[in-house]
Amino acid sequence: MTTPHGVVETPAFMPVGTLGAVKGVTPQELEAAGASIMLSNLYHLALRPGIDIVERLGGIHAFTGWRGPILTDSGGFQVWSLGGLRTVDAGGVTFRSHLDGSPLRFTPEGVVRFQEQMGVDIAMVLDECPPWPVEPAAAAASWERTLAWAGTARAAWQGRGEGGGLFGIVQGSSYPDLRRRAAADLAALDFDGYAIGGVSVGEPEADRRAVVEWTAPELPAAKPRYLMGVGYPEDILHAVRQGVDLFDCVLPARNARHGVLFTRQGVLKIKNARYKDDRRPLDPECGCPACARTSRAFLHHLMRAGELTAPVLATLHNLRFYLDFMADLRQSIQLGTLTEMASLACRTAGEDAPEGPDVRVHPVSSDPLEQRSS
RNA sequence: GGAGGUGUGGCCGAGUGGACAAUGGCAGCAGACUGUAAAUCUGCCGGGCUUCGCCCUACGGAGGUUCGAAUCCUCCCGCCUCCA
Repeated sequence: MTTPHGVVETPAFMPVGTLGAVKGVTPQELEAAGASIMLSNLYHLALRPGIDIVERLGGIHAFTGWRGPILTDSGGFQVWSLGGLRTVDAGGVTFRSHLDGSPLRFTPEGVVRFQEQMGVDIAMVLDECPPWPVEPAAAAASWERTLAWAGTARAAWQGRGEGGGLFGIVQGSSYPDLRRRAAADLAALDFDGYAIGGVSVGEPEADRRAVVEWTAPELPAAKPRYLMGVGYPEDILHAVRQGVDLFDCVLPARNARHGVLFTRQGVLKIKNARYKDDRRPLDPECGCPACARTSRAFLHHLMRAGELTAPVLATLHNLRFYLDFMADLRQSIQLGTLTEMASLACRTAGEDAPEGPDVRVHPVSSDPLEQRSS
């Protein structure tokens, strides 16, 4: 996928930097972890610091220091997540700021303009992300409105023709006919990419997978297909098999902050007492900075102590895990072995007594030059 | 020596006659988290059992008053403050 700030190999995972940064991680670290594109959020940036500030400071790339492509979510997810703080009408959404209660009006054309002002690589249309479950009639009515907004947004978008562009968002809840119709409706508007929205709002896993199976094949194969807010590695693998190219999810970052690590041995809750004297790296097969020197016991200690370094290390690890996983998926596609790729175990790791290699901190030479050359 | 205060579950700390196995917080043990109002939230946290309930043992110790005591009285022990 080509964007003004670079090419993105797909399928790709976009780490979530809601406020312009992935929590606890510098742009350099994000780059080093292998991220090729970052997601940010219009609603949150509009509230603070304000779009005008971002624009005046040279746009979102200069402001945040992230040099790669940036996709911004429109605020459509906040229609769901801030359900008690907004009203939706035919013309758009009025939020009451979750920070100070002040009103904030989002219209489909305004949202396009905001994202253009910030200079994002990929802008998302304003959509209405309905709750789950929702009645069929309400889901259909909601889709009609989102479709109308999509048309308005499409007309307002002044593409620069350098890649990236404006993505439409399919809704339709858990209703196959509505989902398929929505995909066709949206495809007719000729967006630069298409997203599947309305998932990861509390629906059962089976529903989520069904939605992907109904929707992804209906979206133009030549354009990027993006499954919003998903998910666990298993969900991503499933969706990639359905032809989805882009993902974003707060899970690796949030779970890291909460002490839950993704590893090739399964999910590891590092705060659990069983890890207090576990000398092994977080994931012996991982090449992230945390795994290079941090034992499970040490991260366990840092987490419990509330040390700031703990969520940072955990986030670096989880992001690396996700990004490595995407690299594996891309390789499998090239090799034609995607269908053989097993889903990752989600069981808890570490039931057994510590075994396998301990973390090795290599002795550091006293000669700085030698250190550098090594 | 005199006067006053205080002692509560691992820790801190509420509770001054029944609604008390005892509010909170911390620590501890688990769980959740999916386009981030999340470094957050939830459950458990004296013991036992047939665990939406019952039975033991418990608010420094012993005794007493009372239908009923962490709460009132007496004595004892520990700690704190002030005065000699």
